[in-house]
Amino acid sequence: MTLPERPSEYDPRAFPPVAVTVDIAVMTIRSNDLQMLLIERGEEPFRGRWALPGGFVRPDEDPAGAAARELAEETGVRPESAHLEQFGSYGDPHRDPRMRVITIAYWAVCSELPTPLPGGDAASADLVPVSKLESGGIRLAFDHAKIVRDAVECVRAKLETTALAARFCPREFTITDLRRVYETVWNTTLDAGNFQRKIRYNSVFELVRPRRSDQEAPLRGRPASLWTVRADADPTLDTPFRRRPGIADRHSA
Amino acid sequence: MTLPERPSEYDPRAFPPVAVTVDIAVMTIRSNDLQMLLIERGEEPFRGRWALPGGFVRPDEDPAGAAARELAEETGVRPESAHLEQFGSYGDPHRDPRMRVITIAYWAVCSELPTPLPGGDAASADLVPVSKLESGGIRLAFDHAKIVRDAVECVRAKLETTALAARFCPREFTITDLRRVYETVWNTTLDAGNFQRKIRYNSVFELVRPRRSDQEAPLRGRPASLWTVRADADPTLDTPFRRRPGIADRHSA
DNA sequence: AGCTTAATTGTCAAAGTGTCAAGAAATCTG
DNA sequence: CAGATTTCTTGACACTTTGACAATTAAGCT
Repeated sequence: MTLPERPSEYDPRAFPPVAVTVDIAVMTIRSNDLQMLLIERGEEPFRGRWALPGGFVRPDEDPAGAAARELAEETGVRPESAHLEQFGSYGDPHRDPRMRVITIAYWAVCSELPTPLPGGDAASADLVPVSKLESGGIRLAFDHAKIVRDAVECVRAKLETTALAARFCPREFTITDLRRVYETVWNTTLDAGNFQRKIRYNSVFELVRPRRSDQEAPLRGRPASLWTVRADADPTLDTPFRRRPGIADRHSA
Repeated sequence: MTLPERPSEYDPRAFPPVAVTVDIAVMTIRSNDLQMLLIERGEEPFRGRWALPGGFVRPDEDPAGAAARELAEETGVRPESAHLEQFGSYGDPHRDPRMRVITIAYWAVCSELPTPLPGGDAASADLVPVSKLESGGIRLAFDHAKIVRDAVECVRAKLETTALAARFCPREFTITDLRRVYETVWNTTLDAGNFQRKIRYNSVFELVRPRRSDQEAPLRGRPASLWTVRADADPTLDTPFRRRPGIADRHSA
């Protein structure tokens, strides 16, 4: 049940105030690197530290709605162009020194991040490589280091079983684009031929044009075909990809 | 960030009161069926309906701590004998007609459920087959139908990649015990020989005694060996089990 | 035209899985 | 007690999936 039945129980209105917020770990791939959007705090506590974008869940608002709103407000990402998903709540009584704050955490993936707007209530906003966050090179505010770790793991895991990787790419993409997403997010290397085979036989993906004609970059080599995801949401792959430990590591080489 | 920096933002203390609760979907296998512990509400709203056990997160308490406490208080399950895991938050503004309540949802799996104690603030507590919940045969309070659906899916999914199934069994179990867990939770049938092979070659499991000597039930047939899980937590299986759609269905036959 | 590059296709062995049958070790029945 | 029955366990074999890697294709470049 949700509220106490008997008068002997706690009266919720007598509780010390609790604030409920959402925090969003927005990820994209930039310069061949998995990056996360962070905001530099302009006020105490943790002034000058980096933190996840987020904000209050308003009284008439659903947490998912709050996350979509904050995503738009603080990052300029249109909610329909990103994949947004809740992955957990963080409620340590002292995670915010000012008062009790329960935060509901979301991760988001998008392909085009409008260069961060330093507006809002943040001193500045920027994309930070996840590798730098994982190596502990950047100290985050509150318990955001843990939230970030959990968010990254969620995304990595979801690549195994769904077509989420396509959310890092434009609507139409080449199989190599998709492979680079896996290689970047998992920090590994995958055999191009095997990857090709797996995508081609996966009913989730669909060939759009047998040969790319739009020349966005100075192309070399045989031009690639363009593919797209059949359905809209991130559908389950016919056969999952498996992360295997210690295949290759581009950063440790 | 978590609290507003600028005075123009909301003042959290001015917010309408919000209550934060935990709800727990405790599952076990009983009479060859996946069952969930529910409580019959004794008060309005939703008097007489079934609901998940749960309660308030206290001011000095971590949500995970609150879940463990409620699990012990309301179900008599010692937290260390169960697997307890958060899987989401539910915060629709009107999910509770009395006031704004955000609930953090946990699922739990245990092997021995001390026959439900109708104490606490519930009219009565009982184990209900999940199949009955899924067929819509029982109307639940609040948005608990959705929470239950999500919890069951979490457990089903986690069986694929981890040794969670062992949490439905006593510390030492036979491979057939384990197979029955999969068959019950997934509502399917699995080939006994195949299953045997997979467990035997999985480094997560360990043979305890080549032949069972404790006779708890009137045994027939060749006695089975006893196995256990090597580590404590629910470790990742070497090779995952895969749920395949429509292999067999014991309930539709 | 020949070299370089990158996408795509093909080959082959190893690993994993599904089906099904046979063997082993108990209890049960007459 | 012998044989039937039951259940756990092992084995055989075909088929599928995967990993490694070679070969082919289709461009651009000089």
